[in-house]
Amino acid sequence: MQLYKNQEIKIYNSLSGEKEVFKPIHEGYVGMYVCGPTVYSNVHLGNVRTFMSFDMIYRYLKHLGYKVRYVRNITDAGHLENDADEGEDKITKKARLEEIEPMEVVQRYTVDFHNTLSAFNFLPPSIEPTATGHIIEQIELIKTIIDNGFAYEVNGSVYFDVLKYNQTNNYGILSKRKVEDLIHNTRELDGQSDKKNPQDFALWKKAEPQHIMRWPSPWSDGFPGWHLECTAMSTKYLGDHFDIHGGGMDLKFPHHECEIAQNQAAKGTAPVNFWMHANMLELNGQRMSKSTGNIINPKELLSGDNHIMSKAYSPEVIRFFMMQSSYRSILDLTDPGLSASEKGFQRLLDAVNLLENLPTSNTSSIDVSAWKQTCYDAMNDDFNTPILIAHLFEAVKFINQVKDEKASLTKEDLALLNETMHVFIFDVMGLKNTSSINVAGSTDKLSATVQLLIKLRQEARANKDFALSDQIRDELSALGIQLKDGKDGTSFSL
RNA sequence: GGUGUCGUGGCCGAGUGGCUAGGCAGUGGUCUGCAACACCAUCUACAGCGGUUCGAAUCCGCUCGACACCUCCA
Repeated sequence: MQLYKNQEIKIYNSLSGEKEVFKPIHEGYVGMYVCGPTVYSNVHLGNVRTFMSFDMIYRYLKHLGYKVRYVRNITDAGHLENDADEGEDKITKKARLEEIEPMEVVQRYTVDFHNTLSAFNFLPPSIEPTATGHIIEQIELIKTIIDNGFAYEVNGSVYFDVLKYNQTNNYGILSKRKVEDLIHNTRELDGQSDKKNPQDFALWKKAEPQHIMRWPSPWSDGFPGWHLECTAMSTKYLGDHFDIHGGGMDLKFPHHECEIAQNQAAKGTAPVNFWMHANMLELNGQRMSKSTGNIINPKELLSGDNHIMSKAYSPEVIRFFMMQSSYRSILDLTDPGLSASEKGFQRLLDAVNLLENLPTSNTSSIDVSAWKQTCYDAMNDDFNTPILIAHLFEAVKFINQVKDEKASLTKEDLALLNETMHVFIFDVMGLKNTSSINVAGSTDKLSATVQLLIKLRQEARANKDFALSDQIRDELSALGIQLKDGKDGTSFSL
């Protein structure tokens, strides 16, 4: 197989439980589907982490030169309150509570979702399909599954026959569950269910009279089951069999298990080569939960308007914090953790900002090409961003040594170092340089004003008028401008 | 109860048989009018018990603990 930028990637496949060499189905092209949000409330911070992991993966694959079609759906119908297939659709319920149209709920929270992701510098996916835009495809899919004998209709609703399916297929192939165990451990339903067996899941639900979101179908006026939309939309845009399917760990069962079953039942093929699952985000060591109040939403975290963190954190710092752990690990969001990342990220950026004006010489005291490859090796090993960051800090140390003339770089190696740092920090991890405006010699008015004050303070210091020099320093500090006295004069940063 | 993941230094967080991960904090130093910032150096841990091995944080067993899903939450 052709390697892009000569890099061979290994990806942890939830299906096999092992890291496997990634080989796309079609040379040079990658199809990736990630389960998007159900837009019935403001986007959850944990959801941001999941999508950020796949944003980083998307960015890296693109950087390597793959043509990636990245599909991330919007669930705007069909997500019931629970997986026993009882109760209301989440969006319908919210619409009823707020006394607005379901589509107003969808619109409001879709906008919120996009605004939040955009604040975190996400790349938009290639296609962002909605469930309501693919009702016809879902109905056709149900017809096929019925024709193939794996679904049955009762009272206008259609259910997937898990036991029947399991006779010739493996329901549990992804989640490693056994159907027999599921039978023994499924809680008793109220007895009102139309299902043959409790582990069967809905493909189509007949709408109750008060249910506003409804579409005609051969079985009833109703709405599609939640699991179905992802199968319909992923196969429509990526084919019956595609490369990568991602989502949060909590979707592994039943959602993704059901997707596999639906695809297998309808198309006779497994839908996906690589299943990837991003792990959960905790807050202060505990699961985020609305009921216990241990929760913080992205807006509150960014604004500092909350009772959990000591201050506001920028999107870049939060992103850097998340990149410092592996997407497969549980990550604990804490104030000291974010604070540590804020300082570390600043140190990284300070070194990057030194790169422009670093002195060069005839020889290099490190092998920049070899170092660059260690960065790729980290990413190639299941997108190990914490290791990548460790290598970037090796470069930070080296950059500082070059600045202090304790190490040297050729002009070519400096260019390579500069390019590599930018590729991984900004292109791959999607961070932004928030402190590039602090460069002395910039010509804007603020800079000129501060330079004037620095000059006045310098004169005061020369006259040993430390009261005045400290006053200038303290008052600028109160305005958020920090002066830095160094060997070669004073610089400042915001 | 079932299934699965995991327990790493003051904190966060990589690492799957031998080779200093990294960041933050702390400590020492350089710099400074004093500081701050910055930089340099330093701090060597793998839940407990037993086993396999020349060698285990890494493999196996047991115990304890945490978390996730099965039941609303990505």
